[in-house]
Amino acid sequence: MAGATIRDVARRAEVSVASVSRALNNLANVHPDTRARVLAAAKELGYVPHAGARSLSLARTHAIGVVLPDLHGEFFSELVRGLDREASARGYHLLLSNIHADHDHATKALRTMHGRVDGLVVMAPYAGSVAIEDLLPPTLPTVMINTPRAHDGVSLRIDNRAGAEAMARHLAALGRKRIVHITGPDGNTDAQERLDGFRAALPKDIDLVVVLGDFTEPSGEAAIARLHDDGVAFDAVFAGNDLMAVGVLRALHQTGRAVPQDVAVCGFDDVPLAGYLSLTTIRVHMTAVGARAAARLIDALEGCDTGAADEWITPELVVRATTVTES
Amino acid sequence: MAGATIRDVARRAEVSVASVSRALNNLANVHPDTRARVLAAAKELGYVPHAGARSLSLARTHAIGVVLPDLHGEFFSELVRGLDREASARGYHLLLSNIHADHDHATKALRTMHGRVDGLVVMAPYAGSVAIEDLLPPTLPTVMINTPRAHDGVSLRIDNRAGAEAMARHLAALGRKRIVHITGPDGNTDAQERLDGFRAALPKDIDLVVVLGDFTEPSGEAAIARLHDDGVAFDAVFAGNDLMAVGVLRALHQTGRAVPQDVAVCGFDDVPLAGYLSLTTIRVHMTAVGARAAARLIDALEGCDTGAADEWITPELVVRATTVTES
DNA sequence: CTGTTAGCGCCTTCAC
DNA sequence: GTGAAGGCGCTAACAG
Repeated sequence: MAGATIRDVARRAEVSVASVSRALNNLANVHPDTRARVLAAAKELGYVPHAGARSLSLARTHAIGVVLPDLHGEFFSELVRGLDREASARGYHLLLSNIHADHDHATKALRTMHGRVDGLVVMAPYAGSVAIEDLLPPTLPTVMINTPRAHDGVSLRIDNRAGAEAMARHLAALGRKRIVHITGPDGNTDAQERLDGFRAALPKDIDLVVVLGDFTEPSGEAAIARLHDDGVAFDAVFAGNDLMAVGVLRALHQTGRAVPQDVAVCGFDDVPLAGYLSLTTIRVHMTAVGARAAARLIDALEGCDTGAADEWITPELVVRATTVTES
Repeated sequence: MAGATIRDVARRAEVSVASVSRALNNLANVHPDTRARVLAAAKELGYVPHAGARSLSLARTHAIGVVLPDLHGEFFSELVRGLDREASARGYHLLLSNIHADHDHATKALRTMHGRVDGLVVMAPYAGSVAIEDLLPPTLPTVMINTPRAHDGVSLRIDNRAGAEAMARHLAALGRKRIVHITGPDGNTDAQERLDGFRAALPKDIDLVVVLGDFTEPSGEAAIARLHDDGVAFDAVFAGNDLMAVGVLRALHQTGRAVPQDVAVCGFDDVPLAGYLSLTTIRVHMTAVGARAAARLIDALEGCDTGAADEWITPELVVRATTVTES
């Protein structure tokens, strides 16, 4: 018997809808007999509360909206897993909305969140998507992930600078003197911060060559090929992300240079592939970021407002065989 | 001005709520002037329709529930991407619910979907999770992905048998005579079907050794080590999935056997890593599966019921360097 | 302890 | 072309 409503239950249990509601929500002040009759009736009817109606009258949906760009698989799934873990542990659902390039579509998707979710977790790493902030229903509590611009809600930031600095120190400690950095695409905040941090932490006696990449593997490969053709010498490459580092490894292999003896190679992110290739990198624990984002949002929703508006997640240096030889 | 309601708009535009509703939903029979006034008022108030209330009165949420087990990252993200692409293209949101081991939790999560979504996409590859079918609010249209048991809704199945058969033919054509198959965990339907298909399509003059694995990389590695210790000879290994195949490659490397000369190696799934390792495998295009699932569900929801109740997705053989030498 | 009633915000007949 | 009124399913005062 599908679609049974609270009134059906009330009729069958021969009580009022109010009693049914109270019994089903474990409120006090319900006679045990009444409660039993209600429970029985509900079970017999296969009654399932209508969550939509419930939210409407409670003004509470127990759902959080997740707005993500169309990003790389690894990140996406890890982030969502972290969000989901925390959310479901605290009784919340996730309403997903990937934002593609299409502006109108995005606007509509965002507006449609109003009245379906209690708050939003938004990730928008590209400076170009600035508008997103303005599209958000301003009434919804929001946690931003990695969004540079100031806003009124909570913001979780990955400390790209700290990660890049750690890498700079690592390479410096290894005695590398002519280092190439391949950047991410223009306008990408992560890319910019990684470059800034790296440059800032590099001792003055080390040469830094910066070349433009776009976070894809081919761009890493092409960058090295170009340097090779130009006869540029270097003994280390810090790629703006792991994918490009993979391209770098490939290019170096083709030109017959030994890693790490001739050239040390490292990336950023620690995607699963990095482990297989023994790539030295900076680990960004996206599962933790997701869990933290959900936790902060739910805290805010439930009134227990913890911590600072800006929270930084520090990534971790993972040293593997592309920068140091095992011994 | 957040939280403006339709009544606020009506008041400001000096019309009735009915007219506001009509104007905002582009219904006919609204005087241009009225429409303009309504639009202006809505914009001034920053009015955003309350999706929850809208669903309640329309009995239509334009959201689809996605119920997944806690599965491997690659699959998860690809499947969800496919679902999201199709869903958002047709104006639907995704409500996520990962089902963990905890039965009660799962039940509650599923029941909470009633009234929040118009239909469900469910993936439950393990025979052990049989109960899931019974937990589903029976009133919701459902598309099952890879669920063996019959049910009343639509079911999308990955044709594991066909994939395994293709692999059997491939190895046979290469002239391999003593083949090892490493299975997935007991009770896993995919694993069982892959074994069955493989065995069925293998010519009689080929020896088949079946060993138990569990879909993890170490289990693939361990399986080969065991065979090696036992002195079992073989010239090909078909791992039940790519992860185990990676373990196999590692183990063979350690025992000094050449791939593919001494031993041909292949897997199943075509995870991204498989491409990097040049692993011959069977590609299961999960993005397509997700998109198809969403498409079928939405078709059903919107009355244009296409196709058969059971739809099979045929995976594709991808031949790479672990079974054939480049030339 | 229990029932009645009035909304939550929106859409939709049904009259005008 | 427009407004008034009822209802989607549920919860939350308020009386009894």
